[in-house]
Amino acid sequence: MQTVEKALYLLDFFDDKHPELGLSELARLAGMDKATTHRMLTALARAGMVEQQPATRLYRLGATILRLARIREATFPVTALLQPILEALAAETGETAHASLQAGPSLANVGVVESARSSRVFVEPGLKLPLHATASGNAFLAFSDPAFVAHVLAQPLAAITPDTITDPAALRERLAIARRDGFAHVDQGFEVEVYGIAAPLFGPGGDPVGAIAVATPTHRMTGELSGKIARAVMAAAVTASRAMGGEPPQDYQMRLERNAA
Amino acid sequence: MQTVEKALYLLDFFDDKHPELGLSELARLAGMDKATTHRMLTALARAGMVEQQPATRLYRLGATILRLARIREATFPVTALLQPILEALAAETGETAHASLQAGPSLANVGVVESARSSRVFVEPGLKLPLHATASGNAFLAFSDPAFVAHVLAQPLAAITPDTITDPAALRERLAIARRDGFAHVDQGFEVEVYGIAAPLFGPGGDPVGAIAVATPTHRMTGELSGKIARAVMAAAVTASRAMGGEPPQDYQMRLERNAA
DNA sequence: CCTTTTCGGTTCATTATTATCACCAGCGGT
DNA sequence: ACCGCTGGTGATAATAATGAACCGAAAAGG
Repeated sequence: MQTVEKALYLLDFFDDKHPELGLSELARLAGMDKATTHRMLTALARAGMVEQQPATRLYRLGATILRLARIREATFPVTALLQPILEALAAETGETAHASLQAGPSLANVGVVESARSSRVFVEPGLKLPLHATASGNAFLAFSDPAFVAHVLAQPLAAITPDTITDPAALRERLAIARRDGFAHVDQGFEVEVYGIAAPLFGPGGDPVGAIAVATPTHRMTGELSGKIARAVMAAAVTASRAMGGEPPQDYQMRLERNAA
Repeated sequence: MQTVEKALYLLDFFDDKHPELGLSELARLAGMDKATTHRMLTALARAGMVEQQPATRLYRLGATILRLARIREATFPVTALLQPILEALAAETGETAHASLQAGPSLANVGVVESARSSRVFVEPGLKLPLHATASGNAFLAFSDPAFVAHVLAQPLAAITPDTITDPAALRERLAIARRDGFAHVDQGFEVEVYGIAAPLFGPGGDPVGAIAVATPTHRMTGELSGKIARAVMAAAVTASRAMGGEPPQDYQMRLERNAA
């Protein structure tokens, strides 16, 4: 079903900064033929996944997405559950907190609470977080099935910033440390001047389903602050996992206590 | 791109009452082969549009939908704009108010505020409203492009309840009346014991983009109440259209005043 | 003012993809 | 041990998607 995946791939180019895209532009971005792109867009439009502005002929995300999101949220209200936890985490740490859930081969941001400080990290709503370059992704990978990790590491790791770790062996070391500590930290691996600290969210089977993270301007980060945030993030992750009906593995709670000491 | 449409069609079977579906069940509902369904589901899962519960192997709507909805809402915040208008409308009429937007060949519910009464109409979040059977759909059609209306009426009109109007000619008459009055009313055309009154939402070009409606238990409906609700719904529709950056056609405002008299 | 480029969109022969059937393994009930 | 269900898979037949060229319209450039 490569056709379906290609069509859905088009949706990935709509973001906060590019809410509306033209046919040629979208074809160029996706590296597909214009005719193919047009056919896929009409198919998406028939399903309401995108809609075309009659005046400008530009495409944007459609109302079906809102409809499906309402159903998902009505039946599995994760974002509503995460919001107060993120608010508490942002208040406690004084920094921007955000949560993300696994969506195929990456994490999808599903909640942000910005810090009250004037100098703070902004996180675009609906941002896609690569597993290898972000603290959230690393926290997720650190507790993921080894086969899945191997699959992720087998693919080329894009250098998003100069500091992104692109060497699989080096990343494995970081993941081992994250697994030992119960949290991951990544300095400017995804955005320059942003330091992320994240812990995994666990599902009912003890498998990671997402991550919860705090993003701090790199210049403000110190060893002391790092420890404080790590403890807060891990506690929030445990709270959030349980709120969503999940359960952290038995040994995860121990890690938290060890870290607190 | 029939493959894409078929794959997206699978998403339509997830609703409030069926948040998780199995492979065989989904194949049966969609009338597709199990192997085909499975491949489509894996394609959808790779894009994060659905996700599979590891324990039960059931599928449900995925986190990508939440991600895309956040982007759409961050860039075109319709549901946030509609919510207070629906609240005011529900308060004013004492009945359940809801709004929907066009999503392909039907309307997608994107907001509900329930009445405070103990006897009230429930509207499932994310409900798909057929154009021919609902007040919202009729209001939308009444102000739609004639070619689009012809296209909708050319297809078979499903009898959802015994009272659903399935005759194209009869529906055209209803639409003409709705166009004259500025609002549509449908008694038990979609759900038994539910009486709907709706007015269209207009986009920047004066074209309808959705509808706003009030749903009342049929037994409570009287001529007097009907008139009161119709006026409130039309006023709310004009307010909402403008809030979304749209503009009702010049003559629509006149209809509202005529109706008030 | 004329030319060139770009836009959205369409066409049709070529080519690659997808649908289908039969089948497998596992589970719960009888 | 069996039946009927489940999720899932593989090879062949049938169908669908692809892409270069093309169109008219609208900007951009001289």
